[in-house]
Amino acid sequence: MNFSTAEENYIKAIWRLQQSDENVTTNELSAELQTKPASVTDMLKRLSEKKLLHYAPYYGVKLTPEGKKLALSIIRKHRLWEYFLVEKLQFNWDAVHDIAEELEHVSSPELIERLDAFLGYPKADPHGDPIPDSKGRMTITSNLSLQQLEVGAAAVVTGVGDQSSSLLELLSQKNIGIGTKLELKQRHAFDGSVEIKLRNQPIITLSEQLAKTILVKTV
Amino acid sequence: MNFSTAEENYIKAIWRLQQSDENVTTNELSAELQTKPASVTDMLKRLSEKKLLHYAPYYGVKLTPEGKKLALSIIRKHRLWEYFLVEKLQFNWDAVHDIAEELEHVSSPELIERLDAFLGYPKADPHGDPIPDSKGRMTITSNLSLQQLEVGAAAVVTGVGDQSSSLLELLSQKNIGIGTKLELKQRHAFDGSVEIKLRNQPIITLSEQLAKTILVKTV
DNA sequence: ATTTATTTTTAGATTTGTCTAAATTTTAAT
DNA sequence: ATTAAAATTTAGACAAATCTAAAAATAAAT
Repeated sequence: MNFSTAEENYIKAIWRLQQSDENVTTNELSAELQTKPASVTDMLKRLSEKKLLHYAPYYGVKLTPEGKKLALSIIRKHRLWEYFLVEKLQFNWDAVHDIAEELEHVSSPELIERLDAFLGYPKADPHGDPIPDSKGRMTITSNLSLQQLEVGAAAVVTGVGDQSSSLLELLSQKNIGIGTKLELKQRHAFDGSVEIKLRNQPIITLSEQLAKTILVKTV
Repeated sequence: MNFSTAEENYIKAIWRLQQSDENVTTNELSAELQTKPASVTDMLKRLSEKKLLHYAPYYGVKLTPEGKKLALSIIRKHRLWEYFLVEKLQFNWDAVHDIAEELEHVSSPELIERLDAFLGYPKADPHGDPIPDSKGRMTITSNLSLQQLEVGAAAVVTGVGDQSSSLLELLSQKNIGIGTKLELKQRHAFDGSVEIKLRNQPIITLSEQLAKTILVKTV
């Protein structure tokens, strides 16, 4: 079965909303997709006809197994393309989303399998989000602070605990930003400070206080 | 300005037909695009409104400079993606056309510039067709058909006259592809068939019809 | 130079995906 | 338990891209 770009975008949005909220409503989708609620209702009826979701008028929708499978295949494509754009074409991590939004709708399954192999079967995209395998299996990684990360683990920076300018200044001076890949080399018992290694850079030290505010995902 | 996939496909088809035939007609386009003539007329009027071509009812169309520029940018994308698919993802050269037809409509100019650099600024796609540069410039390599080649000459296959799957299948069975070196041993006056020698292979015979569609460059 | 055939265009319909405005249903509040 | 507010659906319209059937223009044939 082949689906349109619009249909795929609805399925993807429903999947995303479903993560935090079992039943996805028309208004939530309307906000997520920047589309009027009336248009959402129309599309939900069509997707329900196509067996991609269960639609109960006035109550909301839930993806069927087929819907979930489709969602994961689109997410797989999106994240593999993001990885390609950053790792091979040297794009900045925050510039790739819109391009991947287009590439994810290219339909050839063989293309994606070969791309995956070419990239060396990466497990996470440049934002640290896990890439589903060809069967739709995906390891759910949750955010943890650098302080909680275990020694030896590799991770990607996904955010920071506060937005103070003094923190942001410090991070930028140390070349740490969203999408930065790092490896935790050592943790000192005495003061909780950590030694981390960034790509192409010498090992640097971060205080426990700083390690607490940096959020990461293992990769 | 941004154009739909359908619009881009019309522009590409007109460009292709314009190469051999100054004025492109509704019926030619109808055949090329597998679309009914009435639909073609509608689209031509729209593309004319958008200044991509000059449309004279009942007489046919011609691309404007903007139309040509758009055509060349799509062809550039198509051929770069084909090169990527063959050189990086190890696709067979005859399997990449349909995938490139989808990829060529992804809109980011930055993506294409980076892809070009990543690939090392290739000058020709896997079919031997030249890749326009970012300004739309393209070196026209003068090809001749195997039929025109003189007996005794050595040559390299640079492309084929059409992209039909029956032709591509036949060529792959005979181990003939882009870059294949051959020597023309003999031409039979009776039916125009030719005997050619490929490296490490016995002499094989090709029909005149096949010899006509195989494009080569002497070496 | 008419007539016939071919090509092209017009007219009207269809599907997809969207919209606005109005009606309906559910939820919240008194 | 009614009423007011919010969410959702229905109804009708529109643009893009296609189609079929009929009309008009051009080209070919006698």
